[in-house]
Amino acid sequence: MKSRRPSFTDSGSESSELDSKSPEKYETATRRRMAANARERKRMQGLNTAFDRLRKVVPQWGQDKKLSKYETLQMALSYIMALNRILTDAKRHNTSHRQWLELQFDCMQPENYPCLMRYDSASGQEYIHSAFSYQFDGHQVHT
DNA sequence: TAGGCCATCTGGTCCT
DNA sequence: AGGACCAGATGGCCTA
Repeated sequence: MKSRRPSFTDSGSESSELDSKSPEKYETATRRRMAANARERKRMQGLNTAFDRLRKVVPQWGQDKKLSKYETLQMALSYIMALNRILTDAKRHNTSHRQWLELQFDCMQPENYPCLMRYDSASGQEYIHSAFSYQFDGHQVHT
């Protein structure tokens, strides 16, 4: 448990309001709220597990720091589009194996991942996220 | 120290 | 009625 807001089960306005009702009702409401909190925690944990699984299959470009949830979604979107492009291009041109591989590398260039283009508020210009400071020759594409 | 990211709590809404 | 889902609020942790 990382942090915890003061809940109405501890003390607070809601608590005092419920105190004016019967103790049974207060107890029932408290129990229901705590159960709902537990369910919500579990739901969010499931969501985070899904994000972790998504991070594992999405390119990391040698980045040591894990992608945020927002970045993960953006990267997944771009990755899917890039893969889709590979498939459609390969079909269209009926390429050889070597050509197909070259096409893949071409599609995997960072500039094909606009999700990681950041806006620099200081300079007012776009710049490439540090995630792309990788050596492509070294094939440091972590998936 | 400010800003980003995150976990948690909470109340509202919708669905079964 | 109770569970699932969602969004807003809040506070902790971390980094530049």
